[in-house]
Amino acid sequence: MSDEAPPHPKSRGAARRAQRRGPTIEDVADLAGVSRGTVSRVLNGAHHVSPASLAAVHQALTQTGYVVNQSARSLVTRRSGTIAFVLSEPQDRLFEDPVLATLLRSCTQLLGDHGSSLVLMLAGTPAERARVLTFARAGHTDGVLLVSTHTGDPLAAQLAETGIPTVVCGREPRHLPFVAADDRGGARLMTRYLMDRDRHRIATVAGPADTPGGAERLAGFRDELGDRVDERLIENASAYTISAGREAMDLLLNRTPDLDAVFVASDLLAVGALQALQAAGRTVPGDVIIGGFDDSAIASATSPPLTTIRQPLPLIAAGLVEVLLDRIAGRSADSRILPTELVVRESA
Amino acid sequence: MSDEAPPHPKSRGAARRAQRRGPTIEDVADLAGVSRGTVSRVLNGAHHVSPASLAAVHQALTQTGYVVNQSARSLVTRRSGTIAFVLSEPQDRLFEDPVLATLLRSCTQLLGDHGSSLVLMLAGTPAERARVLTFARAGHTDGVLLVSTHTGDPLAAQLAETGIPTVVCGREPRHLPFVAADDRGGARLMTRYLMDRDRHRIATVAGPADTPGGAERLAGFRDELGDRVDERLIENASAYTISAGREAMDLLLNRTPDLDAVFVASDLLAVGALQALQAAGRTVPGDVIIGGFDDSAIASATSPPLTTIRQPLPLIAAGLVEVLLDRIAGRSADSRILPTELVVRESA
DNA sequence: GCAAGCACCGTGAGCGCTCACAGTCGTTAA
DNA sequence: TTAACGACTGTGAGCGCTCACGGTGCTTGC
Repeated sequence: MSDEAPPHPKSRGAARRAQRRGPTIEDVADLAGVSRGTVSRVLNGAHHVSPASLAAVHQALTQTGYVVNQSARSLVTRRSGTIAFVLSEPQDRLFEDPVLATLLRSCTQLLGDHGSSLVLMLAGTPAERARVLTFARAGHTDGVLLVSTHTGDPLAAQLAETGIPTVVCGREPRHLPFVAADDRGGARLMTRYLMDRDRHRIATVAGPADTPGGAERLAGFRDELGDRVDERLIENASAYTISAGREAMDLLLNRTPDLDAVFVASDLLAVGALQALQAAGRTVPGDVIIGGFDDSAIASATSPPLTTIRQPLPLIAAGLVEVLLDRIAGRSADSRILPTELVVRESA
Repeated sequence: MSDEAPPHPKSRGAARRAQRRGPTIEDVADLAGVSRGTVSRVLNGAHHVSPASLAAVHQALTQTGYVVNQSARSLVTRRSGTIAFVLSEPQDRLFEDPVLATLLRSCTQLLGDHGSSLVLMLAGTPAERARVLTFARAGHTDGVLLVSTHTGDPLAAQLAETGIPTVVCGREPRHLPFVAADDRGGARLMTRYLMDRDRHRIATVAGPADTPGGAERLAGFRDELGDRVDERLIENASAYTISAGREAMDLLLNRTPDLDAVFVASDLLAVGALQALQAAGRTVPGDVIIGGFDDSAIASATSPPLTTIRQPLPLIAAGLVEVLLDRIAGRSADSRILPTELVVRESA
């Protein structure tokens, strides 16, 4: 036993094979009695394969439990089968925002159904942004879904420069195709609804001014009110959080105690506004009616439940991946602005 | 011009090169005046490289803007540089649960700092679960982070079987290492606190019974109450949602109107419970004191703000990736149970 | 009867990298 | 002086796949 021979040089391949490695395309080919090429053809849904070979290959495929080595495939096809979902947020917004979570979920699902996988990347810090760019340039990803809520995000321009297919969620008309909800139209819808309830001192808690949601929804509010808009009835929140909503509402209440309606640019913000209102002794929807935006899960959970504008999140997600996949496939695809919808509950 | 020669066979490589492709290791080597091997060595932080070569390679590296082709590297090293974050949830829980979102965020960040990327996978449907398994077996991923809230999740066992390094978030003592908060201890902490406020009819809204959070936190509640526990004061919520919390609280209120305190197994649930309480005309914390669990963002946003148990989410995330990376590196690493902390606000 | 066309199939090359091995050269010990 | 050693470097092979090409055998049209 002690004079055991050292492993024969030829046996190295076998040894490596033994150490936990799946069957290769060649194994499948051998078993099916065809060649590598034929197996590859059926793997890629190709034609020019006889029914007999096809059956044999399928049989061998299941028998061996073969699964393609994506690295090897990517090496030659230069496609990775992954999409980067990039969250361009200085603050940890994912933390609080259910809209983002829903979007992420839908995109993961859609992409999965298409056979690609989603890699999540943060792009808050400069280091992270650099990582995203490197990742993209390295060809690790076939395309990127940039979720950016800040207008003029430099990452969009840089991504555009790399030439890798990218689509932005949120308005980004300058460099890249985008998919967004019709924020402005939605805001008009809500404002009009508030006006139609016979309210005349209609305030708004707008989002941060440097976000499309902030700017566009405020613009819609102004559109609808026309020259009846009173600047003192407008307040920008500092962020899309409950506490920011509360603060903004308090400010409004102090400045213009006679307000009888308020359009709040997001549901999360509206939750805060609602609390501020109730803390100040106002009844909702008696004294003040309030409308939110997003129709996120929390909107139906407040008391009273929030009347709000529904963002077509499933459509946005679908649009995002559709446009991206089209771009990747070399087809042209235009930006999309998706319609919103008024959801009436009890707060207005 | 018409007798233009057809492309010379030798020029094919050059033509392909022209079509948008990054510099290879060979290009770098040429520029640095060294060989492939030497460049590879510096790329992999290897020793046995002379200072001169090292400098030359670094220079060439930046000059060419070289970035490794991960596919080629993976093909030989059999490591992919990606970790799968698997969400084993039948329902779209990501949608509502801020805890999950925070966890995802932290893990992405931590993994990114380590140089790996996170691919997000859903495992709600059978098809999705199959995809996860295939993905893992294909070696597309170096390890998996399984976030599973249901005890006895079959996916855990299947993943364990594949042999790929996996760590579970939440208790999964049977097959795999796990990292979890000390749910039971936290529940005891809160229950004790409620008792110390001189309340004697202490109820609980527990989570769904088949989740660790549901079982463990209820166990902690029982532990602390000892033989004073009244089964009529216990109600399991049907899910971790606001509305489920409201429903459970309504049930409790009908059954035992004399309750004067309630421990609710999650903040989201507590929001619902709070609404139910207030809708029933009870004041908080006057008539009834209420304690939550998680310390998610919403806990400080309710009115009154929730007294709750803080889950050490940053520690959990760190533990998760640490244990996983250890396992991947072949080091053994044990399961961890992390301590929780009482956060007193105004609801109790 | 033969050329042309077609469907199918196998094979070589090569994607960009790492790894093991086999050098080369200068330095030190015998 | 020479052998041995160490630091450093280049090279071949090969990871598992796809793609283009060329070959086979069969059918069809003239």
